Amino acid sequence: MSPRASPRDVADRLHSAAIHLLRRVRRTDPKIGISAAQLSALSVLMGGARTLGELAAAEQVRPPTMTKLVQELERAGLASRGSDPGDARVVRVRSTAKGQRILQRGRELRITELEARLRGLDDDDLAALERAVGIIERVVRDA
Amino acid sequence: MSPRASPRDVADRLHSAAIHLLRRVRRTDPKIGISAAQLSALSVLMGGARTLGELAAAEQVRPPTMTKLVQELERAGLASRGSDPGDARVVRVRSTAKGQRILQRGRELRITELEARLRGLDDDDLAALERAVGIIERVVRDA
DNA sequence: TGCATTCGTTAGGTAGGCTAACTAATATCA
DNA sequence: TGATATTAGTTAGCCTACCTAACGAATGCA
Repeated sequence: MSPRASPRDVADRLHSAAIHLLRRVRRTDPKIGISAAQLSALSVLMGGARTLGELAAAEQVRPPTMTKLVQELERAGLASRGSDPGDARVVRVRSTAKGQRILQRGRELRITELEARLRGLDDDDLAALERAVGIIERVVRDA
Repeated sequence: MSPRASPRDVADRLHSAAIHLLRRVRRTDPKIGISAAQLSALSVLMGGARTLGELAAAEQVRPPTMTKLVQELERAGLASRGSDPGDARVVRVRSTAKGQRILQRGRELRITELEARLRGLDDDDLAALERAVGIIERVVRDA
C-alpha cells in the first residue's frame, strides 16, 4: 500500500476536479434550457415542499440567491410559491408537475454525458466513485 | 458486496456533490481575495508558461473567458503576459513569483477549509477519496 | 404594549461563463 | 509572389449565479 495520502493534496485535487467536472457538464446546458442551480434546487423539491430558507440552506446559498432562483423557476412554471397556514412570513415552495417532468428529462440530458463516461469504468472504479461520493456528501454537509 | 452501482445514479450524485462542495468552499473567498477560477488557472501555470489557448483548454473554458481571467490575474500581479518569439499571435502566460507564493502558501484558505474536513476522515476513507479523484480527473479530461 | 427576532425581498455589485464579430499574424498554394 | 484561408486572441454585449446591506412585515416575548 502507498503511504497515507496527504489531506492537503487530496483537498487540492478534489477541489480542482470538482471545478473541471462542473465546467464540463455545464456545456450541455444551452441545449436543455435549465441550469445547474435550477436543476439542483428542483431536485430538493422532489422530497416535498420546502420553505425558501430551507431550500437556501439545503443548497448552501444565501436567501436572496434562492429568492431569485425560485422566481426563475416560477416564471418557467417549474415551481410554485404558496403561503404557510401557520406563519404568514414564510414562503412554501413546491415543484409543479411540469417541474418534476423537466427534472427527470433535464437531469437525463445534463447527466447523460457524464454517465456515458462513467459507463466505461470497470466495476471497481465505479464502486470506488460511489463510495467517494458518499464521503464527499458527508464531509460537505457537516458544517 | 453490493450490486454494481448504476452509472446514472453515481453520475447524478457526483454532479450534485460537486455543486455543493464548491458552494461550500466558495464561502471563504471574500477573505482571501482569490477566486476558484483564478486559483485553478494559477495551478496550471505552476507547470510553466502556457499560451492563452492552452490555458483555456486545460481549464475547459472558451478563449474569451480565459482572456478575462488572465487580465484579472495580471491586475492582481499574480501572472504576466509575454509574447512568443516564434509567433506574434500567441500570448504566453506565466505566473509571477507572487502568484507562486500564493499557491504554495497552502493553496489558500479555500483549500484549507476543505482540508480541515478531510483531516477528520480515517485512512481508508481518505484513500478512497484519493482514488476517486484520480478517476474523476481521468473521466473529465478524456473528451 | 413595545421591542427583538425571523423570513423573505429589493437594490446594487462582482465574477465567470457564453457567442458573435473583429484584428492581426501566419500558412497555403495557384 | 500575391490572394485567400486559417489561427490566436480580444472586444462587445449578454446572461446566470453568487454576495452584502438595508428594509418591510410577521411573529415571539418580556
